[in-house]
Amino acid sequence: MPHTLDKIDTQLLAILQKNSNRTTKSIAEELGMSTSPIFERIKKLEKEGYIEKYVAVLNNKKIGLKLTVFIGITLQGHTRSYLEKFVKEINNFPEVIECHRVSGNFDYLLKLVVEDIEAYETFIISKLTLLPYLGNVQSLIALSTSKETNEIDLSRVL
Amino acid sequence: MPHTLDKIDTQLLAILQKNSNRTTKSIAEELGMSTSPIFERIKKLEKEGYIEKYVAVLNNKKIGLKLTVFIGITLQGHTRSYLEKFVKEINNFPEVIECHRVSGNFDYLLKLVVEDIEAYETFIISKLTLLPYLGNVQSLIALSTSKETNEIDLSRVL
DNA sequence: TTTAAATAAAGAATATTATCCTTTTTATAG
DNA sequence: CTATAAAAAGGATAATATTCTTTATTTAAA
Repeated sequence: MPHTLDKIDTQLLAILQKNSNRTTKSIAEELGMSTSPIFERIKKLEKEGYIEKYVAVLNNKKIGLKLTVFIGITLQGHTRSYLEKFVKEINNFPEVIECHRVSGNFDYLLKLVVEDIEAYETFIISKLTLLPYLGNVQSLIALSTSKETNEIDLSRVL
Repeated sequence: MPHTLDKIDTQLLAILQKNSNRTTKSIAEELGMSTSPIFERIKKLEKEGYIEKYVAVLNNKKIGLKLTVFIGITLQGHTRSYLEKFVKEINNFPEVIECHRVSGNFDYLLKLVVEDIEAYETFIISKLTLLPYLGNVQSLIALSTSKETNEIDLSRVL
């Protein structure tokens, strides 16, 4: 049964979203509790699926991936089997970190992280445009990014 | 001085990107080393900024945020001071998790995570369209998402 | 080659933490 | 009020992170 989140749970999620390496002790102190209930609540949040995983966030630029690009795509044919194949291919490209089927002026929106403009062009020419039934393709190249986070503001949810 | 990453460093980043809660012991075993060099390498990767932070990834749907939307925006006026104000306002909206200045058919591309269509409309009507000098606004609503990750494929970098 | 210096790994010791268990408190329903 | 269930506290223990010292490996100079 889906257990509802109380204020402490929400605070825990907010804290762990920012920094998942905090010790239960330090969190317990911040919330004015002892470590055991904090520990147990976190385990429950994990088990019930509110927390999916814990990951290290890397600095893409430092790793040599300096360019983010969004690509809107329309397809010419829309058979189900083709769509599935298309998505499968797209998802296998390591440059693609997001692939959304969308409504609006495109069928798909991709988010890519690549080394530079050259790598972007290589992707377009030697990967994307090789896919059949490709219609309109429109790229938006990120010139600068003022916000980019996974962190969800929980104050509006609970 | 910028230290280059060797194969072990790359493997460490790949591992921690997937799961940052692995113990150094378990990683050491996987890589056939003892714990101390693993520990020290991770600390170095943190200190040198390859690893920015460790975070918990939440299940947005479970939290009640079921809709992802991308919004392309063009502005009518482009004075520097206005752009700055615009970006500042946009970034303060909790719905907005990404804001990119882009080249192409739009000036800005936003990524939003909201409860549902209603919350999306509320955002448009009572937040976005209140900003002055707004030109064209085009939304792409995610119908389904086949890939959405932060995980970078490191095999192509080093 | 040989040797010295620097770098990385191994191994062991210690301090912290996570984790578990029991007791106490708090909240709730009858 | 009392009985029951749920949550928190507190303490004990096992596991882990972290530090330090020693050993091995690599690198560069002689």
